[in-house]
Amino acid sequence: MTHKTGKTDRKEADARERLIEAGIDVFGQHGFEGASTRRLAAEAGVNIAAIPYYYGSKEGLYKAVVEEIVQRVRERLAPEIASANDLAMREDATEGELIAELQRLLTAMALTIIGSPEAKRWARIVLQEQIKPSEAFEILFQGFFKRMLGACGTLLSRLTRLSAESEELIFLAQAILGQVLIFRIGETALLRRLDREQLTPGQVSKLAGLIAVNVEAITRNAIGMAAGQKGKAKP
Amino acid sequence: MTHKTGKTDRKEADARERLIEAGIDVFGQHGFEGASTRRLAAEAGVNIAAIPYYYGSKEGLYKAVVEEIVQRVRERLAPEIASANDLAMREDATEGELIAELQRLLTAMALTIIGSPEAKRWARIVLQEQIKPSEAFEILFQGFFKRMLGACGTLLSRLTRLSAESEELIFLAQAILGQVLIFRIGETALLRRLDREQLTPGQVSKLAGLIAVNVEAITRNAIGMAAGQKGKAKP
DNA sequence: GTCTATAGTCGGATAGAC
DNA sequence: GTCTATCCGACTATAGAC
Repeated sequence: MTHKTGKTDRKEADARERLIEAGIDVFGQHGFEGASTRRLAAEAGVNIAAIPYYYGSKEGLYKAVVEEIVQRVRERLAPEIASANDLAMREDATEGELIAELQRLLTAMALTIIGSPEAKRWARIVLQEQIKPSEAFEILFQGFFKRMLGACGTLLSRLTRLSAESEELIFLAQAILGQVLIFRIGETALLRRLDREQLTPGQVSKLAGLIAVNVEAITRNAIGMAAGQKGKAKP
Repeated sequence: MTHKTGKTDRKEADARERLIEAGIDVFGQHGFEGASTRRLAAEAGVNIAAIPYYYGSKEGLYKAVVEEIVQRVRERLAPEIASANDLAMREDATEGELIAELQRLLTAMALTIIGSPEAKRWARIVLQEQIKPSEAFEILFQGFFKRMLGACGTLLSRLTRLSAESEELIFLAQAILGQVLIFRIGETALLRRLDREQLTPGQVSKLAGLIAVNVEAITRNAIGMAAGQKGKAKP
């Protein structure tokens, strides 16, 4: 193993950290195959040989980048997810409270995922894993999608009285989570439609508001359908 | 083992056509940079030199592939889009008719985009252009997103009496179109959640039904909000 | 029109200097 | 720990045979 002094520790951490930051951008913009170690090293301001040295290989760096993204998203959304799961467990939670919690959860996601410039960088890699899952997909699923779908799912399960494992509920949770994600994924098309370069903070909060409203509409409709067993939307 | 693809005999097919088919898959799975001319040629069953010969360069082939995808999607959805635009122009169209038309449009998209295995191949390239738009993005926007957002937009504009160019309406159209797209984009995560390899036809039609129901819920809610100027979902 | 051969460049990874 | 130098395979594109 390497012999570390305080100074070299700091330097090593610096080089590793810079490679991760560069990896988020370079892997995100060019894909795993399209990202060259030369470009990764140049962007990070380190030597090419630092990649195999610190991460074993280009693939090792990629996996470390994906793990870092998962950790950062989890940090941001952990409180909201915990709060949602807590409320869903409380027996005395009312419908209004559960819906409000669902809205808070999705609004938090919206502001984090749509509003943050960092999230834009992360999203490129997350999306690439949807297009063509690699070994790193499981890291994203366990650390990210499973938790977010789970939190939406438990709230929706309480509201609709459908099993959290039922196909209907899984589909519904995906539809609702999708309301948030689509604005991150489709930002390029949305901006092109708006003829703008980037979303203003005002537009982001408008979108978060629209998401909250739509989530409530979808959820109330689903509650009505589950209760009434009717195949139509509430009139 | 015979290499019969089920479509056409490879030997009868034109080299250009085979390169396009291979391009849809290879560019889709590896990205523009990750797709090598060697692999493209091997997949197409043609010589490497055929790429610069027929399409000038790897980039020329890529643009031709994107144009082909746009054309195929347009072929499939043109009748529904035309029908939606026609109804939106009719002065005597009722709210019920307009909503039903919106549902038909989105159900058609859902079945085309989610259900078709071909659409899965196309979607990879469309998504890559969202992640990192190239010169080909404009082809997709003009041929695909603009038309789909436009058709949803004209119907929604009639229903909510919001201007088709207003920010509110553009956001709403994106949210509604997103209900369809998210199930194509998030298929990998959805399948992982369901612990399945692929969606059954039954699941696809269930999803199409859910989308129709959600679209009606969102739309009726938006109509209510636009009419009442209230900031809350319909109780 | 389709092939082989090859030019010229760039890719990831390593060895060994310091 | 970080660097330079280098290996060698893979890359795109072209030239020219047939």
